[in-house]
Amino acid sequence: MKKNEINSIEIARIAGVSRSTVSRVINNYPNVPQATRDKVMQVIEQYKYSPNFSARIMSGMKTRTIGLFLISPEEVFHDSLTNSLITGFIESASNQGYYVLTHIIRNTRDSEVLRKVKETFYQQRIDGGVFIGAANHEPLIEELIAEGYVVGIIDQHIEGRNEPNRVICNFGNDQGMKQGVDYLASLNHRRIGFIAGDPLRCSGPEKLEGFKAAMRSHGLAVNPEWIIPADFSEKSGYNSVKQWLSHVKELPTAIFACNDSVAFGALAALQEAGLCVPGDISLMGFDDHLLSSRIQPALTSIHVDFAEMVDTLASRLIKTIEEPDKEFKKYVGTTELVIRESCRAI
Amino acid sequence: MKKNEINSIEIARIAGVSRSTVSRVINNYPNVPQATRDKVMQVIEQYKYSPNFSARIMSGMKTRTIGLFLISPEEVFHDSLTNSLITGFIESASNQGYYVLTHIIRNTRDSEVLRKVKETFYQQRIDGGVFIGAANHEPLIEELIAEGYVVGIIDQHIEGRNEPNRVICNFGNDQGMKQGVDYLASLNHRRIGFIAGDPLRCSGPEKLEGFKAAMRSHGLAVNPEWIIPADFSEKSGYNSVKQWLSHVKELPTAIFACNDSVAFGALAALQEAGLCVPGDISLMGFDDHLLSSRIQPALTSIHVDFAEMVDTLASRLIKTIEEPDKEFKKYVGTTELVIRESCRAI
DNA sequence: CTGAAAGCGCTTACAG
DNA sequence: CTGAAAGCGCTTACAG
Repeated sequence: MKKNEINSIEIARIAGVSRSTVSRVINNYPNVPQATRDKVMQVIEQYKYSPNFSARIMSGMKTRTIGLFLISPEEVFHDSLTNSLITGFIESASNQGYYVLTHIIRNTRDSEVLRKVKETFYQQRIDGGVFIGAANHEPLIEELIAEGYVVGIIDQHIEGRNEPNRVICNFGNDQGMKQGVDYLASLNHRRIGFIAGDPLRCSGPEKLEGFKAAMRSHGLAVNPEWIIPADFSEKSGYNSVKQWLSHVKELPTAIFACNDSVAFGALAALQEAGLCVPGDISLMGFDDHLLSSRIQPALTSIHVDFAEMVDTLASRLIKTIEEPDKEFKKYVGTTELVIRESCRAI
Repeated sequence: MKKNEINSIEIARIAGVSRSTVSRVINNYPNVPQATRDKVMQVIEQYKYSPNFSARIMSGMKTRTIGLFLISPEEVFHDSLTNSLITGFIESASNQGYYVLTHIIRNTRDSEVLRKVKETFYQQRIDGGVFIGAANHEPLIEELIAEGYVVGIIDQHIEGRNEPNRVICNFGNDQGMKQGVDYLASLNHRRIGFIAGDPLRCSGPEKLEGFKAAMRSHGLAVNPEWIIPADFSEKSGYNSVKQWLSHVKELPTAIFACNDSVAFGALAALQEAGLCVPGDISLMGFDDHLLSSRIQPALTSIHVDFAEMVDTLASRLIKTIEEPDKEFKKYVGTTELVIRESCRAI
């Protein structure tokens, strides 16, 4: 039933040349006279011939395909931020003529899965890969980079690892935390809590340190009781704050959440406990999630540009694949305070 | 730098067997004694050997990869519904051990792009493909199906086309429109307008016909002046309603939008014109978009289960790829009325 | 400028 | 149960 029976031998025969010449035409080699080129092209057009993909790869050509690996233990269908990260990346790559091979990794401890991911690189199914949601020191990623593959990573920083095939995209967490704390301080808050993100991810500790530094710069004390451990999910925001409320002795006047999803969860927990935001306690997020302007109260947050980030990531990755150089590339996205309704002056 | 130098010849040599036997072990053929199998497996494990992907395809094996083609003339990064469709599909496929090769098609009239999509099938980069956002009669899709490829399509219905390699997933548009009109009628609305979707897409005319049929069943007249043409985007909802308001003589008491995105746009246009929803006019959507419960007023809508749909689509497509049969498969998702605040009794 | 031939790394009849 | 060999369809030195 399916038939793409025509191959380069047939094309060569019909055009009255050799396969070598057909190949030269296909690949736009310069050493083919225009007349020959035209003759061959015409046959190619006529028979709608296109060279077999696998055969080309077997002879060492590039795949023009990028692997996109999303690490997420949980279902991701309803997480609009992750979704737009994925789609945004595919969109950028598509615009540059690349296909994206996406796979979701549930568990980075499952050696079978790890094996399959590495095979994707080994078998030349992809020219390079991108990881989203990985721990900062994920061994899988470090191995791939050590082996010379081009790897893009969102949210990673490892001191002194500056290989040219390591393409990093982060946001300015220090800057963002400072903008948030500056704003809260300007509203006269001095007792500020922080919901911390996943300590294994780069931005978890980075945001926590940024928070502490920003507090110090205002001469404000960081109360360890008000550092609430969580990860980056809405659910963890809810659970952590709920549990924290059950034992905390004295409340801060404001809480800074490591991201907006966590803030949504925190908001639900606070409201459930009968606390009004921002009446009783101010709440600030980070990311400027799609929903943040829609919820009640609209969430004050730190805006970051995910669309630009994934676009930059795709472009740099492709550039590194096509023209490898010796230069290490690292993108740090800017952050911007967006004032809405969830924080009030006291 | 990159090295996966070991191949089946080496493995065979080290294990003291032939490549044929190595291949038999890899592919789990029954005619290999356990002792031989163990011996070979041990060498494979030891050298972390994995057979070259392209070479396997060249010898006729499956790719375990599905193509996902999203047709969208516009940027899709901020469209959370499309995003979750894509991610949901990838998620389902991943769970079944398949990779998804995604590409975004900006323009189905660009023959260069069309060519590349078809090549993806011809070159056996994928075992089957899925199209989202296609016109009901998209020739590209019909050609691929005619050539025997397994193709999944969201939102298509062509009378009499029941090939077993055509995997269709729709929602019950008739049923949904009826539920919506029934509800509006129960609120005593008799003058109901409709914002129609893209006429080239299957669900565009289907919803319009469903609307008319439902109106008839209540003995209500359909005023042609209140049928507002649009496509399925928020922007078109806004523009169409804005323009419509500028010339419509008399307003209906309720408007049914072909989907929630369009309803969001319509809502903005109505509010801009000083009309209050639902005070002055009731508004009803379709899809139960992630945002519908969050906006002001929360949008009454027809709920459909996209997550289940893409999951079903992935499963059926994979089943059709792996065990082709003679049976035509068509999924029709159920619809359910979700009452919120945007419609009032009159 | 161009062709014959090697090489890429598998799988699978075929023969034993 | 197992191996030698053909075949998949390209690209690219190599030689002319």
